[in-house]
Amino acid sequence: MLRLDGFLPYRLNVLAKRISQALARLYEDRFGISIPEWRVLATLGERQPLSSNDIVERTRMDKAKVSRAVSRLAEAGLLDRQPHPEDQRLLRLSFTPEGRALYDRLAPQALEWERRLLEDFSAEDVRALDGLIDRLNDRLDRMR
Amino acid sequence: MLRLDGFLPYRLNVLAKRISQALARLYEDRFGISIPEWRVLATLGERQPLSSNDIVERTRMDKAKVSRAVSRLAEAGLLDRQPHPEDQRLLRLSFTPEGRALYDRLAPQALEWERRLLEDFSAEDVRALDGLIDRLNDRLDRMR
DNA sequence: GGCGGATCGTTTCAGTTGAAACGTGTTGCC
DNA sequence: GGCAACACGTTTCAACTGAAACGATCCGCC
Repeated sequence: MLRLDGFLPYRLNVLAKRISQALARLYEDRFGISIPEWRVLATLGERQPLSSNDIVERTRMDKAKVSRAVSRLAEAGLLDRQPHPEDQRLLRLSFTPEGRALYDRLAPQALEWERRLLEDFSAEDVRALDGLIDRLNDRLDRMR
Repeated sequence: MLRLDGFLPYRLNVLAKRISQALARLYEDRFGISIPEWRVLATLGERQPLSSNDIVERTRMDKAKVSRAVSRLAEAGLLDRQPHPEDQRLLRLSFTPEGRALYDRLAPQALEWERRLLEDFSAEDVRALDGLIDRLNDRLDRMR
């Protein structure tokens, strides 16, 4: 018989939502940044410049969502949104100095939050968790 | 430096969303049931009757969400929504025969889907995953 | 018994979501 | 070069979400 609180899809969903909400308080309260905006910033923090479509591919976000997040960030003066010189369909997204400064303050706090979340976990536990997540993603890729 | 695709909150969120969406196809395409509605049915499948508030507590769903899911299920003739005889504020929610029949067909398919998702995983892997999820939830309880 | 505060479920409202349509720009092919 | 197909990012639209307000009911206390 099915027990919802032993059902993996339900359990993962509840856990992921709890973690997202707890972490979102960090972005939103201290920095006025939503989760989609944070994802855009974090992606640009790894590599710059990128097009909106690059961000769609890297974050698994919908392109409408990325478009809106980029617009808000650009309006807030955190992102520079230039047309790409060789392909006018593409944007060249990069940090403004303010955006870079905000990212440089936010990213360490996000990592510190993750570290606190995992502070009871051994390195091996974390490896095991990462491996299980990867395997579940692989399984989903193959499930149809 | 922060890499989004190594960041646990992001990874868990993407995974949970992928799993939910894949599974939701089962409920929606074959049964016309949304995820919140499925959660209500699954909760009643464990125990009957329940009040809306019981379902809120067991599923971690918002009470507005439960209210709407219950309304749709009642309109669809799947749920019986009686006032509680001793406390008029409460509902006594239970399956109609149609609701019970639908649940009895849906629940095994959900469990079968979960089994397929996990078919490459040893019993030990599954235990490890469940334990890690529990520990993360415990940690969240204690994080403020 | 009656009044203030709590509880339950519904509704309202503003914000978010993603599928689809759209406008603009580019590429491949004749 | 010109045209059809495709790619990119934005906008539209209907559905969904959850916080807050709400009405109804119940409980504790005098």
